[in-house]
Parts: sequence; structure tokens; C-alpha cells
Amino acid sequence: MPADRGRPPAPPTISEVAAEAGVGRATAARTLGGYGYVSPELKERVLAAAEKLGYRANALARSMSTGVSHTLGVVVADIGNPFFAGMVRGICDASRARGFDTIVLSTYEDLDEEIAATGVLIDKRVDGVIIASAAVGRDEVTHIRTALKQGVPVVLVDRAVGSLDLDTVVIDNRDVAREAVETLIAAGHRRIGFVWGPPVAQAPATRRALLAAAARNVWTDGERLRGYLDALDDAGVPFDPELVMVGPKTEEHATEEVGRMLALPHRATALFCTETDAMTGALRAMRARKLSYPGDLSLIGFDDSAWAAVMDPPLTMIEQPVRRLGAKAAEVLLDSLEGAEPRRETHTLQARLVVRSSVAPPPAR
Amino acid sequence: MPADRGRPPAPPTISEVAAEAGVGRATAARTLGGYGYVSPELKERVLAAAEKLGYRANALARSMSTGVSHTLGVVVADIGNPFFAGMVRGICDASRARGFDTIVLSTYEDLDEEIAATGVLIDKRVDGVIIASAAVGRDEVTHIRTALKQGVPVVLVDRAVGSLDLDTVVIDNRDVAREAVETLIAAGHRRIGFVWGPPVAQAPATRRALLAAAARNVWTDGERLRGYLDALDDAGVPFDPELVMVGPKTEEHATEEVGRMLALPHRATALFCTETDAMTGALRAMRARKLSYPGDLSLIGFDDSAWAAVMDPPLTMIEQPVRRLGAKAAEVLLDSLEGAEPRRETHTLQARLVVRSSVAPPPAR
DNA sequence: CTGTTAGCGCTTTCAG
DNA sequence: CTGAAAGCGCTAACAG
Repeated sequence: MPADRGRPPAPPTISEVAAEAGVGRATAARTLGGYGYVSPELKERVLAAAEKLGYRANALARSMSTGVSHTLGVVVADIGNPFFAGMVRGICDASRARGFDTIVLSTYEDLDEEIAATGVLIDKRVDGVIIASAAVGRDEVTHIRTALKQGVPVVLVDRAVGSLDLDTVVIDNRDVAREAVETLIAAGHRRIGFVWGPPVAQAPATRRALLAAAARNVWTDGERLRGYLDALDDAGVPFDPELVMVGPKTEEHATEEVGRMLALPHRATALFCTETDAMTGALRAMRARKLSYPGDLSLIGFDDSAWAAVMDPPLTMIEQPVRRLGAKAAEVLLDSLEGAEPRRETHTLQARLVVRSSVAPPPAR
Repeated sequence: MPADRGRPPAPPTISEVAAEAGVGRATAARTLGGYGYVSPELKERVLAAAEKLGYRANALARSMSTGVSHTLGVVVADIGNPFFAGMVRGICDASRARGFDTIVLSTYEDLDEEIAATGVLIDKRVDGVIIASAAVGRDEVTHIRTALKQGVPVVLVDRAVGSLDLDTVVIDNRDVAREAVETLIAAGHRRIGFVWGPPVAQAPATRRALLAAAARNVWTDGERLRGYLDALDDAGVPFDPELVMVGPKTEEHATEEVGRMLALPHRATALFCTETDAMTGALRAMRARKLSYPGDLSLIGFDDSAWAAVMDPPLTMIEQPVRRLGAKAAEVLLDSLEGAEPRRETHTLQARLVVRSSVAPPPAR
């Protein structure tokens, strides 16, 4: 009567190893856990027994008694998005190097999902949490405050949250955005479209209203908008609300909005696209009108990729240090787990404008 | 003497809730855990007490006694790669919908990393594991056998492993590859380059040697090569080892290899690229030689994206149902966790050839 | 229907 | 230096 295919044999416990080695449970635990003193001979016997039985520590049980799970929680908008995927890779690599695994949850920009995700992570007793939060107002961060209150350190990544004084790792969105727009202005453009604005139904008529709308949405978008405005102001280029995209943030809608900007009596001659899909949407709108770049329209976009480099002509793009962004966040968190006083400061990483060939002077009238 | 900023107060336990409600621990556990019978009145009191104390169950402790962690483990080559990121998103969404979270580990195609990752997951007592394995030979799957032996169900995703009789979810790589190459042949091509072959140093001289080399590497690559060969055979187009790329699988090397194929006395007139970077590498090689598609060279590649659609002309690409791939794997695994007899079968999802404008007849001599 | 009791597997005092 | 014993927070028999 061989193999009883039913319940596989329960994995060996530390007690069994101790028994096999003929020592006390504590002694086995000490050698296997690598703490406390054990005489070489006993240690040897325990190790042999463990080896023989194929012993592997039950991480759950260990976490139960130590209160440490060696697991980090990560909350992002969408793990399927290449930007977050790259960032998560940075987080995983950095934490893995220090003995931590990660459990990542996507929220799809839904605050309730974010709250639920944070709760799940706390329940699973992660040692710390890294969040790219969709929260903006003071009243939208109670889940983060709760985590903190329960002793779970949190570091913010990619998106700062004004009302929270926490370690935060972001990219200098505003500065690169300004640099990009300055590049466009330097080439002679004064009608520069901003593609991927706040998802409001109606275009805010004033800068103030626009900024207010942006303040209620994703932090990075607002910063990029500010950088755009900074460059305009510095150069004395008038701001025109008709040149900023509003509405749903989808490739399709970007195509429509760019179409609109291209149909304006005094049309856009350059576009600053703040997201990959904004750029591809813009490209579609151009194709539909048989317009080409940089002749008819100059282009600069966010998030460089291999594709942008092989476009014809190659696209001038902003490259974000995605991996480092994640790695830095993990390191800051891990440092604070290892006792370093949390500095509660903002770490800003620099993005880089990769100049290629999608910018030229505006077409002569 | 206000807030003692040191140790935050330990979160309330079920015993405290029970005490607060003036009932036994078990009663509190039953209502909070949602099992067994509890009278409405007591239930009410427990709920109130839990609410008041801000009670949240400790998932670790729960897992300890139930032996179920409601966590799935995922092992992929690289979470930062858009293909795997999309697949992981499918896995996460599907498992989240059924109450499971996931912890994902990247191996970077290193078998030792894969073995270590699997071990970590088992130690953390995940309820099941989904692996896109780099293993090929019988002797490379002992870690998977070990998991199975310990009662941890495993499903294979994206890559089948011949020596393992397990539930497997893959895409019909061979069929679409054949379809793509047939499309090229139908347009009149007979000199079709295969970009991204097995990473061997020297080009295998014979088909047999080539296939053998492929069999020792990533499963999907081998399948795509077979599809390529299938199409050639069906059409009676002779196989030429000079038309298959060998060496490291990097964009740079793809550029070199395509350059070589383009310099052949009887040069390639079409390319079948089995990976995104193979395509961008090919595009770079073409640019360097001022060649354009589809006039000088026809192109078909794997892994469609928004970029491929906005290239000029738009690229004919193979679209893989990445999310569904992951979702299906999660479902199969979850089903078996819920007791369904594992079917140990292979589920094949269909990829789709998205015909655009990168294929034309070969240039006249 | 409810409370008591005994673990899950490991760490951690605390004597010896 | 080693072993016995208590306990982490929860579930699960088992009486009552």
C-alpha cells in the first residue's frame, strides 16, 4: 500500500528536528534561527537533523512571535502600467537585496481601493508600506494616518501628499516639465498644447481655476502643469486655456483634444504630452490630419522608451529614473525599519530631457 | 505627560474585544470570523465592541491556525517587463476578486533565483504558486516537484515545461508565429530573418541543432521558432541558418544581427521579430542603413502596443492576451485550491495577428 | 448557542 | 551553554 496521495506529509517542525537531534526545542531553534549560543557539537547535530528532515522554518510562525514579517506592502495605481512596473521592480530588487519580499496591490486610482489595500497590508502585518497615493485632501489620508498610528512606517513614492509630513521619494516633475516647455519656447513656439490636464468636464477659464482643479487630482499631473505654466510665465508667453486638454485621461480623448487644438483659429504649433498615451493619442490625431513632426508640430513627451527612440524622426522625451525611484523608496523605508530615525523629508530624483528630433521652429504662416 | 511617541499601542486583539463585549473569546471569534452560530444580541455587542476598539483581525495569526494564508505566490522573469507586468496584473485582479493577494518575485531568467523564490514562497506559506519557469530539463524542476510534494499547488504560466504534468496556461505561440511567417511568404518573401533566436554563441548549422539549442532555452522562443519553421516547410521555402539571430537577447545585439542579415549577398527581405526589443533593434539597424519598411524590408513583430500602431507606417504585430493569460492562470489555481480536482491540462489562449502596414512584396532585384 | 481548553510553530525569558 | 515553559492572536473541538 504505497503512496497515500491524500494529505501530503506535514512539513517537519522545529520540535521534530530537536527530537531527531536529541536536543531541546530551544537549542534547535537557536541554531536554526541563528541567535543565542549553542555549542559546536550540538549545533552540528541539529544542522544534520534539519538537513535530513528537509526542515524549512515556517515564516508565518516566526513572524507571529517576532512581530516582524520581512514583507513590505506596495500600493500603486496599476501594476500593469510600465511606469509602475518599473518602479515596483526597483522596489522589489532593493528590498529583496535586504531580505524583504513585497506584496503589491493596485488601486486603479480609486481611493476606496487604496484604503482597502492599505488595510489588507496592515492585517497581513507587513513591516512597512510604500504608497503612490491618489489622496490629496487632508480628509483623504486617514488610512495612512491609521497605518502610522499602528506603528507601520509609510513612505510615499512618485506622488507627494501635501498634508502628510512623511518620507517621500519623487521626481522633479515641475522642473523637467519647465525645461521641456522652455525648449519648445526657445525653438520659437508660443502656442503650446498641454496634453493630459486635469480630468474635469469643462476647461477652467482661468489659471487659478485650472490650478485648483489640478490640485484636486494626481500630484504629478499638477506639478507638470505648474512647470508648463512656469515656462510660459518666464518667457512672457500668454496662457490660453484652450491649449490645455481636459476630460478623461485616455488615448482616445487625447486624440480628440489634440484635434481640437489643431483646429483652433490660432492653432497649437507644439505639444507637451505628460504621459505615454497622451503622446500616442497626439500622434494619431496628427496622422488623421496628415500632419508631420517636427515640421507641422513639435513634440515633447513624458516617459522615454525604446519605441520613442526608433520613431521617425526620433522623439524628444523625458526619461524618468523609474527603477531608482522605487529602489530609493524601498531603501528609505528599510532604513527606518532598521531603526534609523525617519527623516520625514522629500527626496527628489532628477528626470532627464532626452533631446532627439521632434522639435523644430513653428511653421511659417 | 501626553503622547509617549515610543511604541504605538498594540492593536486590539480578539480577547480584548471579547472582554469589552463581556463575552467569551470564542464568541467574539465566531462573530468576527463569520463562522459558527452566535445569537443576534451577542453578535451585536461584539460588533459594537470591535468597532469601538478599532479591531482588525491579525491575518498572520489566523493563517497560523487555519493553515490558509489567502496569498498566492507568483514567480516571473521580470516584473519590470511590460509583458509580465500585464500578466501579473491579470493574476492580481483575478485573485483579488476571490479574496487573495499576491506576492511576486522576479528571477531574471536565473534558475537559482527561481529555486530560491519558490522556497521563499513556500516558507511564507502561500496557498499556491504561479510560475513562468525558466526550467527545461527534468533535473531543473525539482523545486517545483518539492512544492507539489509539500502540498502547494503549482500552475505554470506562459511557459510549458515538458517534463511536468501540471495545469499550464499558455499562448499558441507556434500557431501565431506560423501565421505571421505565412503572411510574409504570401507577400512573396523567401528570405525571412528570425530575430531573437536561442542565445547560443555560434549559429547552429542544421535545423536539428538549432531546434536542440532552442529546446534548452525559454519555451516560448522555441515555439516561435517552430512556427517559423512550420511556415517555411509548408511553403517549401528553404531554411537558411544565416537568417536566424543567435547570441545575447538584447536590443543592441538584435541591431547587429539584423545588420548582418541585411549585408548577406542574398539579403533578408523580411523580418519576424519575436520580442519587442528585437523589433526596435531591427528598426535601428534599418535606420542606420537608411532602409525603410515595408518597401525595403517587411516587418512583423510580437507584442503589440500603442506605439506600434502610431509608427509610420503602422506595424503589423502579434497581440498577446496578456491579462487574460494571467487571469486564467489565477483562476485555474484558485479552482484547485477550492477543491476542484486539478485537471493537469494545458489551456491555450489565442494570440492575434493585427494586420497593419509593415508588410509588402519584396523589392524587385 | 456559548465558554473553556488546547494547540498552530516559533521565539524568548528564566532557571539550571 | 541548555532545556522547560510561557506566549504571539486566532481557530477549533468539546463540553455545558
